[in-house]
Amino acid sequence: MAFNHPMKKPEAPKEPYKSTKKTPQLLRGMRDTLPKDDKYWRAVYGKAQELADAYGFGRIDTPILEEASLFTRAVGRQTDIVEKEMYVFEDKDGEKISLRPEATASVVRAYIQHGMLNLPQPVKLWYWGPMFRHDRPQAGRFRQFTQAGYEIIGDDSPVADAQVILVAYKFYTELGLPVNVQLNSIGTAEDRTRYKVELVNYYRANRSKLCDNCKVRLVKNPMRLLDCKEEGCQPIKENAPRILEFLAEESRKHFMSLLEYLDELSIPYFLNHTLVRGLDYYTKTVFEIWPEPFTPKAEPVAPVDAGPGAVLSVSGAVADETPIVIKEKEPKEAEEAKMPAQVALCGGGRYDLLVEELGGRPTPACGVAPGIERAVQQLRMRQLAVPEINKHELFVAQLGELAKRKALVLFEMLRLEKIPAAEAFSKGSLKFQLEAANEKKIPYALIIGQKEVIDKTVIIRDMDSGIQETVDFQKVVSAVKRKIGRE
RNA sequence: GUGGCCAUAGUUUAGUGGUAAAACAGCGGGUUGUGGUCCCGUUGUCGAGAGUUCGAUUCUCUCUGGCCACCCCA
Repeated sequence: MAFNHPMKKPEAPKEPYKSTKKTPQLLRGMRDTLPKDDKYWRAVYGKAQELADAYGFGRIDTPILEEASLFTRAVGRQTDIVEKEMYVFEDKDGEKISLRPEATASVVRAYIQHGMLNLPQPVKLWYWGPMFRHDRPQAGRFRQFTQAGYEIIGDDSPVADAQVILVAYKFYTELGLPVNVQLNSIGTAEDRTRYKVELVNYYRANRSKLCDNCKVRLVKNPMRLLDCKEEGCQPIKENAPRILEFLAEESRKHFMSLLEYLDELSIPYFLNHTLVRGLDYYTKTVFEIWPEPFTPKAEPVAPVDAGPGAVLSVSGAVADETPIVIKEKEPKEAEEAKMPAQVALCGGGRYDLLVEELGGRPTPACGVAPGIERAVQQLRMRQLAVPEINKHELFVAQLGELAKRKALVLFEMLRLEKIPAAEAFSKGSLKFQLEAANEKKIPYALIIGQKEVIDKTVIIRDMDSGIQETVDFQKVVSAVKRKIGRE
């Protein structure tokens, strides 16, 4: 009778495991990256590194801790990042130190300290590492997050801007992510001063129609008026003076030239006059890269060529015909795409004043910083394929103590031949081991039992057909190589 | 930093003012030599603390954490 297997006598019931110790909690906004996610991280890191090598960026690693003043000077004292998000504390010497909220400041600090101005210019550097901001966590926004970055220091030409954008753009598209480039120029400090006067005048005239938030911005940070999302403010925003029209000749030429390079490289971009980046050190070029809206039901997204008319040509006056693209303005099917509101995958631009600000000789520079968690999130959300780690071709199974020893040796032989094999040496039953091999979809299992040890052989089992053959122990590696097409 | 929603086993979720359930995963087994089915067993102080109550996982408050919007940013 099928259901009357003789059972083992049940053991005495164990006391349920119970601990009196508390498990320490994960700090807010911090995350563990588990093995199941590792493939995404490796794919992204691999791409970041590959591009760095290809475009000639040298790797730089700077400390996570820096003098707090580095960031207050570089990023700007009255920015949100410094004002309310920076981790600052005193160390045992009473020195004010900070967990870095970004890395450009550190890279520039290192450029100055190591006299890199004596190297052939420009100096191109890239980095990858954790950053810290004490922000309120949300999906795609953490207190510890990872940024990669590419910086070109010592080149004032728009080619540098173009290359930085190119690298960032390729970073996403070559990972399979459809993205678009949002581009603007905020000119020089003088350009901005002239612009701000005009902007404030314009908004003052419309003051009564503004939301409360904008009224504050009008006084505190006029540039921010441009990224207000309040509906009532939109028409005012639309007609606001645009900074591109206030650029002095030099900034303007720089920007036009950048657009030409991007056209030449066939990088689609959108001019976005509301793009004002939050770090003080930016001059001239600023940009962000956004993901294309994503609908889960949609077919796999084909690489986006940006719709007709989206790509601007440089011929003709830029300022007039800028079809500004505002984020998806059709919330009717609100539930479909659960994409968080904060969308920028990376941000960057030119920072011609920063080296000087940190005590170096005046040196132009530009760079970009992709947020890695957001890239990984996009890959997962869009279910894009990334290379599997541990794609085992063999499973080494053993039965019995003697066989286990031989299996250990066999595993080493395979490893030296760079044949990726899986094992379950801590288990004894064949059943379990074949189950595991099956679970992992491994095509072949190598089985060693008592009998095989004595005969000096190994069984090769084809997991698909169940067909087995017995091979001489010494010949098993070459036999296996033939089977998996390694010969 | 402001506001809103939420918190049950590893995961996804039921459920109740009288101390809890399902599925999947995990582990063990169906007499230690064979998997992709099947069967059995097993795993939980209902996020933490306080209050109300005879009694709270269920009600209230605080905290912690997650998500969302704002702020801002990667």
